[in-house]
Amino acid sequence: MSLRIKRTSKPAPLERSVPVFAALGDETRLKLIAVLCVGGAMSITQLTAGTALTRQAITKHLAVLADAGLVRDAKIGRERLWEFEPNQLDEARRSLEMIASQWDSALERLRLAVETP
Amino acid sequence: MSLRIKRTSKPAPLERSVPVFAALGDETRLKLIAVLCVGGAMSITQLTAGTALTRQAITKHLAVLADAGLVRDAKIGRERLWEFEPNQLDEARRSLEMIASQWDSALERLRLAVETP
DNA sequence: ATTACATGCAATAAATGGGTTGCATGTACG
DNA sequence: CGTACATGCAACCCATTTATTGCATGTAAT
Repeated sequence: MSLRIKRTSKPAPLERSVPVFAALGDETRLKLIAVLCVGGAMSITQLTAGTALTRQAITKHLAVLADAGLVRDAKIGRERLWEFEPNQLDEARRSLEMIASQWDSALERLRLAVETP
Repeated sequence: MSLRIKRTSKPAPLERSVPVFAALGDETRLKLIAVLCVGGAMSITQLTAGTALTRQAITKHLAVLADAGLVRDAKIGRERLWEFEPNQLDEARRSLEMIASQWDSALERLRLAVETP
């Protein structure tokens, strides 16, 4: 039996990354992601401490990030810990690389068309 | 004289990518970027043709993309041609890679801390 | 049990975003 | 010149987002 690479995996449509980009397109949320990335799991009050916003504002931002699949939460005792979830961010990264590579090949086609009359 | 890699280049603060992500966080705009990427420079009416929206709606979306530095425009005769501008998108890509790598190293530190008592 | 802390829920209020319509302007072409 | 086409500008509408305040609930700790 030969080694099988999964051939059925689709290129993941660009649209799927829209909510991820929208979630990252806010300074507060991007900072939250960065903080969670280096600091591991943190509670809401901990995350609020670093900002000029209210706890509830941060809670809503975390909800947006969670809807985009960028963070996960788990209740521990009386507090709720949030942690970064890398899957969706990786997919967004692939989306950007997809666009960039299409651009590069378009440039290449143009260059060839110009150089060879 | 030794070969000098530019040491003074700053890591490009994460914030700078916020407007870029915000611009990409909309289905219409992400499609516009994709279209401009493969199709080269296009006029507003051309870009509008592929959508269910008004010309003015597309104009506004293009303005958002331009503010984020993702597209450039040039007036040619009576029409205005828009083309993709890869610089900001590349920077956004680097931002995501920065975050991902920080996450990876954080995981690595955690793994080491657990395995070595 | 009581006090302190962490969070959830709901009702706002203000601002932003996405979209439309109507009209004006500028350029090309017969 | 006059008509057709590409675009610009401004006012407006509606839905969503962002952030706040006030109060309720649940869990810890003394």
